[in-house]
Amino acid sequence: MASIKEVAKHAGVAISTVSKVLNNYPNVSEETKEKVKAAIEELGYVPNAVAAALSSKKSGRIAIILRLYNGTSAIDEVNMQYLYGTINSARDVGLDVVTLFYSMFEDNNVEEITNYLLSQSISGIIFCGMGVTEEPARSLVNSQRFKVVSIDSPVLNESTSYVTIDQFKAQYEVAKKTKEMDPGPHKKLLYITGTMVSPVTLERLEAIKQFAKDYDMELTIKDGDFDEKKAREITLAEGEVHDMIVCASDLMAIGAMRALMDMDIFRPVCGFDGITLMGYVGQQMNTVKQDFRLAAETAVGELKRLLDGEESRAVILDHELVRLEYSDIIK
Amino acid sequence: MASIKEVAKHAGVAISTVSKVLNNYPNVSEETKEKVKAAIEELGYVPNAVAAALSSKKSGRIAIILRLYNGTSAIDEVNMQYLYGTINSARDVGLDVVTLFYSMFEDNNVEEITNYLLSQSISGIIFCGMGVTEEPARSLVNSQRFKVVSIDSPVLNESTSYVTIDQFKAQYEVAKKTKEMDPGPHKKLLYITGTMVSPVTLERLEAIKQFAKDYDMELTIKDGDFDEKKAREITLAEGEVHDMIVCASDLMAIGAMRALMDMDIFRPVCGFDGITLMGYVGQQMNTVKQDFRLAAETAVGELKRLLDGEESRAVILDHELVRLEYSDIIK
DNA sequence: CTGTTAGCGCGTTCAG
DNA sequence: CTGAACGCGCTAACAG
Repeated sequence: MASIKEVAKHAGVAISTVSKVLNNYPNVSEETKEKVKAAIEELGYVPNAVAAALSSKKSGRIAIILRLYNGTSAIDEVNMQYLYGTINSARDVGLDVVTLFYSMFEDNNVEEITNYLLSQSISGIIFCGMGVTEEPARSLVNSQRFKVVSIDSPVLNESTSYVTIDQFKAQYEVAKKTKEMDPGPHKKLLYITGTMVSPVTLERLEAIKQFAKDYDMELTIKDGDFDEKKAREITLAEGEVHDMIVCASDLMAIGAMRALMDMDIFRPVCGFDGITLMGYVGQQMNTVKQDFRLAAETAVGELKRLLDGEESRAVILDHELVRLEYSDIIK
Repeated sequence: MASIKEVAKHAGVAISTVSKVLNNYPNVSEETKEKVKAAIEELGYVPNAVAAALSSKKSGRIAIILRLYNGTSAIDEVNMQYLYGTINSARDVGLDVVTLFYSMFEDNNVEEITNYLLSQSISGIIFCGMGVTEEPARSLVNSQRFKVVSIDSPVLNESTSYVTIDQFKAQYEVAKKTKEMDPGPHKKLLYITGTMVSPVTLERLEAIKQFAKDYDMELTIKDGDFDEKKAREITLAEGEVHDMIVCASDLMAIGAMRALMDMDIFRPVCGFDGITLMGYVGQQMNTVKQDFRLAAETAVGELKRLLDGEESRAVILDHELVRLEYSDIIK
């Protein structure tokens, strides 16, 4: 591993000169720049990012914190998109990303987590698709020792931004679309909610209330907790007496749909996220996946902004999500 | 951010003394050790991993390289397990992991990739669930500039180990189990393979040949390419005239099963990986997931060994995989 | 435009 | 058992 010193010697210039051409600084003549580049080439020199970080005191390291749910491969899919979007766009803006799982922190207090992050020279954090309302995370965000961007969880303070889609609008529209696709009278609407502590759940719930009101439907609300089995059970119990079912997540929509199949009755059902159903959706799917990826990319951009000292803010993605009509997909 | 220097001053000792208690070196009196620890506590000091790496010249950074397949959420699930297992056990042995995607490299040649890795002070790589037979990866491994552990792809050289399950045995046994569960005569066996360039595919294929021979069945082999749709099409065309179907992956088994449902006929079908089916498998699932996680954990341990200068080797996991009988799950 | 110098925070001799 | 001193590879003033 050749070092900058050897390059300097080889090119017959000073170390700092090499550093300058490396970092594209001005005030270097074309001539010496060429000499240096030649030397770099010859020695196969590659700058040491670790040393650079130490010296410049700008680590440029950020963490992405994922939450793993057992039992729902759908979440894995979404997480993977978050991860991919984050890592890719982080590289574009010159940030290194450290992947972490929230479960690694659950036994620790804020101080321990903070120390770990600091020891890793991490200066920014992206929280993916989880409420930052629970404890270690909440305090961590509130401490403001790190710049944070949270995806889908509206937290805002001087060093915390969030990016989310317009939950209200999205939930309203997917319900509307579902209703329009089925010409039935639809008087009794069953809504299966997500986890009630989640901010997105509340927004979606408000949307469905508005929807029921606008369309003059009688609304029944059941807590599905983003859980497929719960949704299935709820549908088993309630499906018969309702004529349309809206779920706050695709996973639950799958559960509801399965229940309807068991009961051998048909009701229009819709989910929310637009996850794939075992790869059957083909072209549409990519469009949907892009949404999660887009959210992550946006988050990285936002974090970069924060790290550069700009002000925190809320970023509402008004992206046209592609929704899947499950009745078309599950036979 | 307190530095080691401040701690030293605070404790009234020299920097090196602090360093020694930090790294658990001998030759420090209990008394001063206590003083130092107190100072560390008081200042909330946390060692800077970046600086330590630079100084000791041992980065302890490894990369995990994932491959993202579009259209198969099942792969995401497996990847997530790899990632989780890797990150968690890496932390246990004091290694930092950098998450990378293979697609980031596809446009680069080996040299560029090598440079990137070197600049990141990465000394070890874990390749997850992909053949290392394709080009940038292959040369990278052959160059032996990094210690690598490949999961499920049998590559072995002085600085490369691999960990895999016993593909032959596993494929044989899952087929056997499937046959035993259905008492039919089973004379004509349809086998849908994975991607033919993948080493695991070939081993599984050998197993099924042996199986067909042992049980005196007529074997038809079709290239499914690990693709759900292809498996569906193959089954649509071939399912009728066969009385048992074995697929080299769960994803394809799902495709096959769907085709059978369309055709409204029954055939025993089995997959391989044991992925979950949208969360319906409950308890079994975790057991299965553990396999991928276990593979990753094993890989980290193996990489640690390599980095410590020990010899490379092949690790065959003879783990009892829990297989899912799809006929029981998909209604 | 170029070279000298002083650190970044830490590990590691090697005298005391 | 302790501490001063040097260096890891690089950046960032500051001189020249």
